[in-house]
Amino acid sequence: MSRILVVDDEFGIREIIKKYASFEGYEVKEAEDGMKAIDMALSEDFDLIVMDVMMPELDGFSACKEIRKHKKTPIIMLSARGEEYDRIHGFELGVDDYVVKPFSPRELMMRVSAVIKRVQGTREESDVFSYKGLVVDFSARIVTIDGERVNMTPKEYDLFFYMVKNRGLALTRETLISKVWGYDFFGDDRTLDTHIKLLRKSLGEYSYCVVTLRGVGYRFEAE
Amino acid sequence: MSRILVVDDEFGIREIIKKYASFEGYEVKEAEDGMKAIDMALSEDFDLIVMDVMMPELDGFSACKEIRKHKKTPIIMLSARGEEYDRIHGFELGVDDYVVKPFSPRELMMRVSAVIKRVQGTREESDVFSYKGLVVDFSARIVTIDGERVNMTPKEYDLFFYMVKNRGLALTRETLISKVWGYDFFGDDRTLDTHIKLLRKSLGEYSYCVVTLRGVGYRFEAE
DNA sequence: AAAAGCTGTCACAAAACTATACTATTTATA
DNA sequence: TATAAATAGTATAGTTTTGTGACAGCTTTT
Repeated sequence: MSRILVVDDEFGIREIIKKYASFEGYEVKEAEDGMKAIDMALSEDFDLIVMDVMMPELDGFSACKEIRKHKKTPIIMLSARGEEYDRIHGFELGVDDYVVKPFSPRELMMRVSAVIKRVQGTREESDVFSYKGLVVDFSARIVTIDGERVNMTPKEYDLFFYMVKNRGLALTRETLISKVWGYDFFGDDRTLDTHIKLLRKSLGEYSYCVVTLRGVGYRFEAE
Repeated sequence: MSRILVVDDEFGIREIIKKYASFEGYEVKEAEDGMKAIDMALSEDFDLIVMDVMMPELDGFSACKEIRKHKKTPIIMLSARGEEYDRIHGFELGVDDYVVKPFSPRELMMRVSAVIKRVQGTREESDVFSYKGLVVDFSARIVTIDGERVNMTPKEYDLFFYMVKNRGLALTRETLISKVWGYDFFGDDRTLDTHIKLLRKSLGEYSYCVVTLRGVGYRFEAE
């Protein structure tokens, strides 16, 4: 279940938010000022922070700015009507939503669940494949073997990524050519072989994962 | 493999999404405006729709709303930066994810695969036949006996796969020759015998599954 | 502009595969 | 059981397919 950090200097406000939030099933922790909020936000992992703008010691904006330097935990700001409206509305701080005080707890809860749902839905899943010491990071376009970066040429990446993404499948020469080079490629028949050769060289000890399917094509096999 | 409908009025955007998506193995269809999108989304079954918000004729939201009346095909919306309102509005419509323009194709692909994976629950249909310890994986082009990989030559694979796919049926010599070797093969009559022999050898303890139909041909029999 | 790097093509070498010829065995039938 | 027909087994030469190094035309970097 999601964890929420509630930051407000007024005990009563924290209590009411806590009451509603835990009723919704969230795990709630509290902080009474900006400094404590920063400490907790950075030392623990919250799914959402609900923070008041007006607080003694360190205000909500400054705390938000500081937290954002290190983490991108979603933040909902609470503020009095008209107060710093532009700053919040400009979203220059990267605030995910804001609620005007006095607020209805019910409305706040709706915003909370909306933000959490949105963030979790769009959370970037790491797009990585690994097998033994071989790690393929598709999104970063990085291949490492036993922690060592493997340098590949663009074509090698394209060919390799396609094969890894379709690992375990028999890929015909035609498929590989048309997917990696494009269906309008009518070059030499041996081009694929040459690149397979280069790829195997780059893969070093893992070259055996690129299996030749005589008369058909190739298959990437890991485990 | 999954089918995707890409909806955007800009040809260039459609092309780049199409390129990346087909590289990932998706089958991609295109629509250039909201009306066409609705037509296609309702008449065909897509696994995912990627749709721009801003389009002439009929915008993405309206199209989304209309499609959702009839189908729950997952939808990823594309829209220009800063349209926070659109973002929330989009989620209220039951949009599955949201990507800000200009987007990196790589990021979009990650979202696409995340949504599809989430919706389908990573169900992977494998094209496999098995009988006792004999496993034939057609898509990987792998045959195993009691967990051990069996190495076959191309002709053996072709012949064996054809027989397994038509298991239980009497296959005449003529049928086998023409299906496996091609209609234009007029070689020696004994060629088939020889390959049957090699195949039986490869099948080891399961060689009895290849039954001789004297005067007719052969039949693959498994249980 | 020079240097370095990437791609596609080619020729040749190496490996793997296949068709065929030939012999042996099995099966059907008289 | 003898005989012919059909299928099984074996060896191998010739063919097909793949691996590899060299290289030239391009592109990107420096």
